Amino acid sequence: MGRTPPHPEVSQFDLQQVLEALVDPVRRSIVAQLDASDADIPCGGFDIPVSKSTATHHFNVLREAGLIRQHYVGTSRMNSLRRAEMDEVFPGLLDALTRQPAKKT
Amino acid sequence: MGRTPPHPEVSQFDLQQVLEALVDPVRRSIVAQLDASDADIPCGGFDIPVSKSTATHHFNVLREAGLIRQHYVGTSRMNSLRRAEMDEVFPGLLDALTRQPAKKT
DNA sequence: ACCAAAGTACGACCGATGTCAAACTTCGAC
DNA sequence: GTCGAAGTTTGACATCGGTCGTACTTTGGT
Repeated sequence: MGRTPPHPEVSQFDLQQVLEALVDPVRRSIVAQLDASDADIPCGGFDIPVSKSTATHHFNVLREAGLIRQHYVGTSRMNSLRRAEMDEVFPGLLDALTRQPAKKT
Repeated sequence: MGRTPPHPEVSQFDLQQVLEALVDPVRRSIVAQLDASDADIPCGGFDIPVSKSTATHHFNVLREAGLIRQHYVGTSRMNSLRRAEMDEVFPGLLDALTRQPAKKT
């Protein structure tokens, strides 16, 4: 299982797919945590309220949409945000979403 | 039925709800058509590939998310984009989405 | 008064998606 | 080589959301 999974190229990025990935709160949380971190984060290192198998599913969706890049380090799968590439194709999008709106009363 | 339906206030805008509204291609198309128009557009005046009852549903979702404003003129329901208000709460979001990405081959 | 146009409301249907548990696979450490 | 940690895979399940048709309501025109 040490194979690197397939990542889409920038030229394949699709707005519909990216939005479908980002509409899920758990996945937006993952993106936000990556955006706030300066280092890569293993799948198990996120604060998300779902089981491991569900987490795997979310990471797959994010990777297939081009939002994250994954590579193995030992038995851990490390994740990083493809910020620059996303910004290149959909300028302003991640900015608008990670700029967490303070949920008022 | 000439009553004006309820519209959320700017302070009630919710990112999750806005994203759920914008993730549907038909609704994004409605938003794009409104954004490209300088006048209000009646429900029947949009180029969308769905039945009237489905269209009503989409307009409701958009209105409840705060994306559009609706008011009656005779028997027609006119729609306008709440651009400025959206930009105020989620700066850059509509820009990122209406800047339609040219879908290459 | 009557009729057509513009939407709405109500059900029904169905495909997609998020969720989990359980079994399995890999890799590193000892 | 054995074991545990980290993820994946598979299958099942439930819910949700988009879709439509039909019946209904309201409004404006004749």
